[in-house]
Amino acid sequence: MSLYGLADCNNFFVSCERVFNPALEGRPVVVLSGNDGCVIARSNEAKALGIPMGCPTFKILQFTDPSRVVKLSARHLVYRDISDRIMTILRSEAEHVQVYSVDEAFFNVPYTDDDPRNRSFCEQLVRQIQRKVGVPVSIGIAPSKTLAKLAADRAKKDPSNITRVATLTDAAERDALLEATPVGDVWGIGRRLNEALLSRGIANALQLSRLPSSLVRSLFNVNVERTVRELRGEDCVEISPLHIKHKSIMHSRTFATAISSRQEVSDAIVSFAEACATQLRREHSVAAEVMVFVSGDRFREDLPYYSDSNSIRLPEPSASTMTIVNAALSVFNYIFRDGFYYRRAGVCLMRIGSDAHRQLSLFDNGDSRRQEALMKAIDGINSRLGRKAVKLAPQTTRGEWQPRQNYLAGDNSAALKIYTGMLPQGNVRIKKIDLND
DNA sequence: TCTGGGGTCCTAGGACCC
DNA sequence: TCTGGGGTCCTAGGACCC
Repeated sequence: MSLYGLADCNNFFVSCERVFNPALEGRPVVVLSGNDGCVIARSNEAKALGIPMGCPTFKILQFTDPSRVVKLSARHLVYRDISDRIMTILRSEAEHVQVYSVDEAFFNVPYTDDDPRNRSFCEQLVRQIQRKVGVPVSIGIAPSKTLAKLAADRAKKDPSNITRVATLTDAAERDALLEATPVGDVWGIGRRLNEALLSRGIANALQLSRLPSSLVRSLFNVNVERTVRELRGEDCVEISPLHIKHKSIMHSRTFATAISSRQEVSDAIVSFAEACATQLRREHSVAAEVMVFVSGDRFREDLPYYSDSNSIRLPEPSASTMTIVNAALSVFNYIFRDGFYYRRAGVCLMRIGSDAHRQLSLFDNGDSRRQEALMKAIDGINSRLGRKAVKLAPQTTRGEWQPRQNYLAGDNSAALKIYTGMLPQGNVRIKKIDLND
């Protein structure tokens, strides 16, 4: 039987910040969402204080003395860069690495069945990533991805396990862990399914694993059936490869304050549409549909709430910033209503396909090819001189809609240099890091 | 003062066709 | 007088993930 390993970074965003600032070690640290609105990562010390995931920043007061907790605004480009280094190490050591998220990847362990060499292989990986990148990683080994998730979770939470590797191959051991696992903690069982299962008396993962597949299929759907089979050790969940080609691309923000100005919200829409188009071209794709949404502040009862979304089909699939911005603006002007306050907006590209074999419109007059050449030139300049060196006229530089980032870590370019200097030669590609993202 | 920003897949039901 | 049934495609909405 072949087995999966799942490498899962511990408290990933916090661990990344600690790479640059070791003084954060041992302290309660939280990383905050885009608008500094809520907690998206916690150190073990912050978890121990009772700060929950998704906790609104102002509520940290309720859990502890806020001066004790280090708050940091998220720097996603930095985290992605560190993620890339970790994935590069994994790919250099393990077979068939499947990156599942910024801080997780599945891979095949080298030996079949419960060969003890698998464990030492993974322990060596954990040590190597710790040494070269400085981020603690836990690894779970099991015959299915769902079980590997549970194993990694156990490795992470067991303080006596200093190797940070856990295997789940023995049936008795597996059943004991499943019995101790609340059904809602299983990968694929969210809030709604948890409620539905609890109401039928299914409280732990072992009970779920013993339901007949056909019953689960008829009560819920194929995904839940696959989860049940995975819990029994069957390998049947496929994950779609990340960062290859997106089927949709979205850029959206919650604004720092509620905005009523049409011009302000429109500026934000232009900026989102431009970001979508740039990403689309980077993936060598074209989109055929542009969706725009605007919405008020659902937490404010003193303002009338309004939200709407709509989309438009393009006459032909395109990756041109001008085409996409114009389409987004026309949808925006259709859904925007004066007299309301807006707190959030976004642009989503859909019906994405490869630009290699797209359908040209019957009435194509050569404009699209000219636009393509122009876009290429703009992307080239921006990649050399920094993002937004060249931009379309409708974009303003910095508007009220820009989210807050009050807790950005200071300029640690020095720390970055030391960091990049410790990387092994020729092993990891060093990329430029934009600290301001 | 203050509640993120991305993604994927599945299903039910309507539209349409023969 | 007479109002089926099966197949396919599309879409909106809901569920899940990090």
